[in-house]
Amino acid sequence: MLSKKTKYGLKALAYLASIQDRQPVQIAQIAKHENISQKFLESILLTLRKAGILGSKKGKGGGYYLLKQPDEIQMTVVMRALEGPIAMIPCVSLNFYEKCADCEDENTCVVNKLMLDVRDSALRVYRNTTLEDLISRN
Amino acid sequence: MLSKKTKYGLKALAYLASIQDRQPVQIAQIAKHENISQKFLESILLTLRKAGILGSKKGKGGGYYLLKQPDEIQMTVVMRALEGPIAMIPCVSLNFYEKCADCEDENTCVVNKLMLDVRDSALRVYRNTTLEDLISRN
DNA sequence: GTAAACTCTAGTTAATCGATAGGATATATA
DNA sequence: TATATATCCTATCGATTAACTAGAGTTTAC
Repeated sequence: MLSKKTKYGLKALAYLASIQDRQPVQIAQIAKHENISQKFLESILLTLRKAGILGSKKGKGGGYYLLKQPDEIQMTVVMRALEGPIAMIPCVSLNFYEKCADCEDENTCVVNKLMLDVRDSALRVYRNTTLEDLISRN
Repeated sequence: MLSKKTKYGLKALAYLASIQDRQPVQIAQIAKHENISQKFLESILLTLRKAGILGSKKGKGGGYYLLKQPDEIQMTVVMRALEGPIAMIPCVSLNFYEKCADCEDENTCVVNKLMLDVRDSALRVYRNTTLEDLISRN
């Protein structure tokens, strides 16, 4: 299941991308427009900032803004920041690899095989999709 | 994340498929061979039986066995039985569709768009993979 | 210096996962 | 028909995680 964190994060990013100028947008405004709990969104935007996707400005007139153009923001980066590993199991994860405790040989593991294919297929989608794609295509 | 239920279920199915004759195999034997808690495996095999993937026989000489040939068992069926929906979000699920409570229009929802692509890519993999594929290719 | 905004830590509640327990039921076979 | 064997089924439990929520701290524009 996709977490609400990721869902809300994607919506927030899309909203920021849809705004013409790159002026900071306040959390409250995003939360209101996307119908998201403000406090929850706060922590999500913080995650995106720490991942280098968003910039922020404190104080009056402050808020969050995209650090790159929407067409330069890949879904791989966004999904890893919000949802974590793209792979469904750590033993086939590129960025979060971990050996299975109960698996002797990955090369003969049927779960490994299948999940590797699934990961590759998801990765292909995320690599070929930018934030710009999300807001432009109808 | 892939649940252990699915992981163990896949391993158990692969083990059953690797056995030449279609004689019933006892839970205890599968559990031992695949290093899985027997009681937990019990509930998993029950799920697979209720999904029409496995047959069972009670009493002495009983156990579980595949109802079809391994090359006739699609991963779509197995994954839906064990893991549930293939889609990461109900609004793009074929078999478990649900409207998002917080989403006015699916056609303009950026999350919907992205998750639809991801679902399609996963579905392509599962549809093209049978139990036979899992145990045969190295 | 004050109000406006983000920053950060910590807590709460509910649901789910992984596993376990134990009795009920069905069946092969002696 | 008695008995051992094996699945069937329901209930429970501890640990973890998701989805918020609270509140004090920090920075900045004016």
